[in-house]
Amino acid sequence: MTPRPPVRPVAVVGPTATGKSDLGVLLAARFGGEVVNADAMQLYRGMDIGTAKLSESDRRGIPHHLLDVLDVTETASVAAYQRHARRVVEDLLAAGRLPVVVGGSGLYVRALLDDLEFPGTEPAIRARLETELADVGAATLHTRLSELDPVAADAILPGDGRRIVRALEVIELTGRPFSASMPRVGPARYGTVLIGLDRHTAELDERIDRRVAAMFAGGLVAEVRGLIPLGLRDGRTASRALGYQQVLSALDGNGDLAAAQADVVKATRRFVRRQRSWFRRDHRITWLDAGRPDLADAVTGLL
RNA sequence: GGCCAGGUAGCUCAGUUGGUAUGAGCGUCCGCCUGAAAAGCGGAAGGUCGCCGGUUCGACCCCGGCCCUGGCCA
Repeated sequence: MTPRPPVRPVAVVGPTATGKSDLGVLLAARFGGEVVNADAMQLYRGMDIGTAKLSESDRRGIPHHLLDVLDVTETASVAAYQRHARRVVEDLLAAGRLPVVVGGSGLYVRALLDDLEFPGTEPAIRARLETELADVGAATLHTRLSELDPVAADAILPGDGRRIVRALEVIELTGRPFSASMPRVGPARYGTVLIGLDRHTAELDERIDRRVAAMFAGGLVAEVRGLIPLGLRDGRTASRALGYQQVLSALDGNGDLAAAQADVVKATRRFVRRQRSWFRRDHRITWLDAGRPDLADAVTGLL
């Protein structure tokens, strides 16, 4: 007998390399669900090894959505992700399938599950402001922001050029202030159950070590080389992905791939810290140790 | 055994011509994050300056001895 599919979607979140993808497949298989990716870098076509994308066979026939939807030259966009992901989740719910959201991109998860509304964007304005940022520096733009929108200026640190530019863009575009703070954490859309997967740091560090070594041994460098002619270097988002960034700069520089590998490990550990600090404040998340033997049952009990 | 270089923050190293170490990068910890988010921005903690003695009002800095590390010579 198959368990009755829960009506509430599940989201499996948490730091990288904990085992989210495998758990996602397991849950989808058990409940007749489908996986919805919430990982910004797995959006990219051709970026497989470095993003630890599940292989076709590891997906065990479970449909995966929002994987391989962007070209390496395209800039990722939370707003686009939000539209696309919500549509997929809603379609699954309508079809009586369990959406299993899996990913470690905190902002993407919140965009999907919270009432975040992204004001539009205007490339011309953005470009102009970015040029200005390069010319006059973040501090000057921050001063301007504090005149136009004191609240936003207060929330955005004076050195954060990127965010200052975005705030100025939104103000110019909409004529309204930019809300620079995340909304309070409320009930999750669709009644989604949030599961956080984590492991003890020592254990996770070791897994990262092994995973990165496996990526290099498994052809990451060749993958990067193959993506260069497709425009990886010009990709604003893709060229910054962990692994790709470091290999790219090794290929451009001294060619020291062993050093690049060590850099990837370090950067990934840093990333884990940022992911934890992001997810830490989301009190809807029920945290589970990914190493526990009864993980699948523990999760099932929460659904 | 002799000669040389060096022993300063968890690591790699600046620095102080003697006046309570402006230390830096990395690491660690913490925070922020609304159209690049595997991105971006910020804050904090950490040092009896190898040990012992001497000179001095005062030593991380000068002197002596010792210990440790690296290199060269034997």
